[in-house]
Amino acid sequence: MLTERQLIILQVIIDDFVDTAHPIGSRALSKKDDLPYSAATIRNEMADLEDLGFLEKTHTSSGRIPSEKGYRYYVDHLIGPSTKQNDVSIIKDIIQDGFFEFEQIVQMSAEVLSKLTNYTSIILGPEMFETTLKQIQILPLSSRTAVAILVTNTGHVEHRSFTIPEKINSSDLEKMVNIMNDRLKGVPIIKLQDVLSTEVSQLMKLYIDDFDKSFDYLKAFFANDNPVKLYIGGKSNILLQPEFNDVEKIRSFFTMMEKEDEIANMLKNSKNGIEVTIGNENESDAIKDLSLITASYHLGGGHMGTIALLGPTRMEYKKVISLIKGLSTEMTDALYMWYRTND
Amino acid sequence: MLTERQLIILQVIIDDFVDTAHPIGSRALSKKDDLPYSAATIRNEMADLEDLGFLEKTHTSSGRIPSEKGYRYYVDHLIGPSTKQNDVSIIKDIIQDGFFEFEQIVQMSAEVLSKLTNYTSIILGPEMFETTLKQIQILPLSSRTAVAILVTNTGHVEHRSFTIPEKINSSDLEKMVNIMNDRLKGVPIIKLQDVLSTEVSQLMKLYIDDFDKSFDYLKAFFANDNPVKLYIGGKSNILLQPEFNDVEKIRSFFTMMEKEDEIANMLKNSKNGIEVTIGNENESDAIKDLSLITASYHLGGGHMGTIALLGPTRMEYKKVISLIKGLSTEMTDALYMWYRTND
DNA sequence: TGTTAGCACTCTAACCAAGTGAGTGCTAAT
DNA sequence: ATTAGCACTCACTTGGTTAGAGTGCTAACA
Repeated sequence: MLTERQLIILQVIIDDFVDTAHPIGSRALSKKDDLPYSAATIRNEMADLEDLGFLEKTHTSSGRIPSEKGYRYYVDHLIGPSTKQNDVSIIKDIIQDGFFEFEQIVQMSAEVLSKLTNYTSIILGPEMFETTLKQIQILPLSSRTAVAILVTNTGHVEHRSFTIPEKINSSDLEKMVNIMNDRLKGVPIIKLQDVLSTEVSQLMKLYIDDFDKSFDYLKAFFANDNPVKLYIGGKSNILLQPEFNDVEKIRSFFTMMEKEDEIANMLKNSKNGIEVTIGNENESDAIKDLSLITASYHLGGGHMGTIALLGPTRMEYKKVISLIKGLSTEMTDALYMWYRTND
Repeated sequence: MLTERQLIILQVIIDDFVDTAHPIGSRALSKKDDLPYSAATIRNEMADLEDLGFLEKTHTSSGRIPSEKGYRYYVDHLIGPSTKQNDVSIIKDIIQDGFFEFEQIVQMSAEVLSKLTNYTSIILGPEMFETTLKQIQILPLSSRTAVAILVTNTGHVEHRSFTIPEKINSSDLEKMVNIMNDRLKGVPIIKLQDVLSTEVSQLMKLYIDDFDKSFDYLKAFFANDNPVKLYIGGKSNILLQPEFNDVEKIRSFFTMMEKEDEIANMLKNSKNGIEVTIGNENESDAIKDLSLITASYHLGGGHMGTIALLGPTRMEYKKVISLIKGLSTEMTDALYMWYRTND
């Protein structure tokens, strides 16, 4: 178990390192007001803390820096309840404005979050397996083109314009839409393709001449829908972090950020509540030297999506955690409001 | 005027430097098959080319690299007609697929273009002052929410969902839409706000009780429409270029790329046909050490949008120019097709 | 007169040696 | 239990040396 003094020293070291990104030595520490001990005393304590695995040296005669275990301890034990709520209210204002669509809110939140923290923010949009189709509408634009509008129970709207195949006339089209509205309402988005190929296609064959030829087209229409939306804010913020002074690191970071599906998978597993994974605690190799903070937002208990921040292990955990905590509850509230007016 | 031999030497130097990014000396040049001259002869020629401003040295005893004037001459005089058309056909296939919306085509083109070249591609979407409103439709989602669909003459579709203010009932809403469809059809997108505040609001006052209170809402609805869409592909491609080995350069590049309106302005001025601006020829300070290649695509003669590539001055001009040339005509064709089926 | 070989000169990049300073671990005194 | 003192370590800086690639110029050559 750590003594009281060791706790204080660990905390001061972490706070200082988070601030400066430089290793800190015993002499410099002894000059801080918080620590009325001599350099030698602190030196001994630091040696103990290192033995316990909370501190590291960059080389034999360097100052100390926190280890990942040190950060872990800090996050688990040394972070008090968050104090100031000012920052979160910025986001609150945006959400409560009420004018924006949910998509825009998410987008803006990601941006604000990254701007407030100088890290990279990632928000996973409402997940599709909770989302069901509410209605399909077709709006003709010209004799040969039309736009289809899909609406989900979460208030998400999507449109897709297309040219009408020659073999289909407008009454056929109407029939098709009616069948789809009849049979696809309430079906989870991810199951749309399935239901379409089985039930719906059976039914359509009965009513529409020459249906087989149109089916491929219809299927393709529902196909290119990426299952989950990812909003990333402040990608280039990491360039402000001194740990990214190396072109190679920057490159690997950016190539990682381009693999959106991998990132989505990374975040999908996150449980309810706040979760902090530090460095090697991360499963994905690509972020083994970064820290990831995730929180989820909900709709009436069900898991909907995830908010995350990605930054160096040397992260302002205290500030960041309280921010994310605030934002996730804000988004849960906003979603609830949406759902109420939208149903 | 340059002699035949000087032309060849200049060309070989540029080709080599574009390839390797290293200064090249007389001895290395003399070994190339293209140049059956001794190192000393080439040395003399290079000295002359330097006096004329086509070459530079990085330091007194270094090999030569092309100057901006050298690139300019190369682009103006030494690039023959493009040979292989293979690359462009990739894009052609995507466009001719016919299934995608114009927006998606533009997006994908930007991506393909950047992937083929390893530079950063920028495409300016169809410009709004050529674009007019074709129709407005309102689709109710629930008692208190609805989605509006705007369609333009270029086949661009946009939707925006909103909550219906309490003071407006559904028959009022219908009236409003009718009036808008009547009066706003054919109005250029950028003038929508104007016409709305003058004519339309006058008219609506006559028919709708309590209109004033709703007007702000309506206005806001048309407001947050950014005037022009920018598609950027391969932002992180410059990390592959050896000239970006410096974190500071990378940083300034990325902060530049975030100022989308500035970039849009940069591209707006581009005239018809291909235009190449090299280094300091660029007006914008932010890209004074980069080269920009632009081409525009059209709709029946009118200027619609711009395709551009941004890369180091040491650029594969030959390849890139033929690619962009191909793409711009492809997009012009695609637009024409769109317009025909869409009208 | 154009081309080439030869040579002195210049500058970068890599390497090495010495010196400095911040920091540590250990021991002995308080 | 705390602290002062001291020897030691290691990164970083500075200055000097060398090797290599390249140039400019001059003189010889076809």
